[in-house]
Amino acid sequence: MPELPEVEIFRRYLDQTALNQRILDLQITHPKVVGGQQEDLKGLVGDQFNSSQRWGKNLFIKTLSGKTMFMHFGMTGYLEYYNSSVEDPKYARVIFEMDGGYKLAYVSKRMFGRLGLTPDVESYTSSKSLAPDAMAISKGEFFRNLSGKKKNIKTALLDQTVTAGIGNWIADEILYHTRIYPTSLTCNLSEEQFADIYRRMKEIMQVAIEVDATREALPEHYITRYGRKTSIECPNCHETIERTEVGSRGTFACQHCQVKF
DNA sequence: CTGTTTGTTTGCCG
DNA sequence: TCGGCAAACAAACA
Repeated sequence: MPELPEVEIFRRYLDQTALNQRILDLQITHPKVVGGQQEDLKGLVGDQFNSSQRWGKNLFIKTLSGKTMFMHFGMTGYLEYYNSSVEDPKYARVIFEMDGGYKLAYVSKRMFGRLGLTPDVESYTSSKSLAPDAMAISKGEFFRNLSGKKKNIKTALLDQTVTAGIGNWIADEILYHTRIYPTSLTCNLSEEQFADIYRRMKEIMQVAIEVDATREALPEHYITRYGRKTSIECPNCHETIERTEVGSRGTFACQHCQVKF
């Protein structure tokens, strides 16, 4: 479930497992997930991962020889590091065989994600017009990117050119805590509301990372904790929250606690 | 068989 | 240029 917190957990996982080991071999079991040239990726054999960095939902891995690999996880991607004697994960699409008897697999069931080489982080993020990461963006830039937008606030928060890293669950969570109904037009919101959104965004990301991005471990007053059922109970007023659709995305928002502006 | 899914891109229409 | 919308990508699940 790769929104910003999940990808941050993947990054830390990589740092604790697959760094600083020679890449002995690289297996591409499904070429579609490779962005750019297959051959370029194959060139990582003999190289090693030295450091990682995250920007929104994207993970960048730098190698000893100076290459940069990007990973995006789509809706169902994750990393798995395991002993080579164990069977490969079912949906492993790219498998790095590491010196030391372990493998690192890029696993992606639905294959919406991509990985590949990029000249550098900057050229990748600018080609996608990615705004600064949600954990790092300044208040000023966040306000500027939102201000004057005529689209609804949920769609604006999901827009990676406003800030990078917010996904469907976190957008719902931010708006739930700020008591703003998701269909509110962005241009109808006040500076105070922008400030509230900014503060909650960082807080929710931080909390999600602290619980290892495990949904069930979120605080009880977080609606994301209750998954994507057709209806859930509002932790605040206990009324039923029905699933609706906003900007073609499944949305949970409380009609009583959240106000449309 | 139908409808749903944590994401992104593309193309169409107004 | 902006915004809304649907489709496409692919596969599992209820």
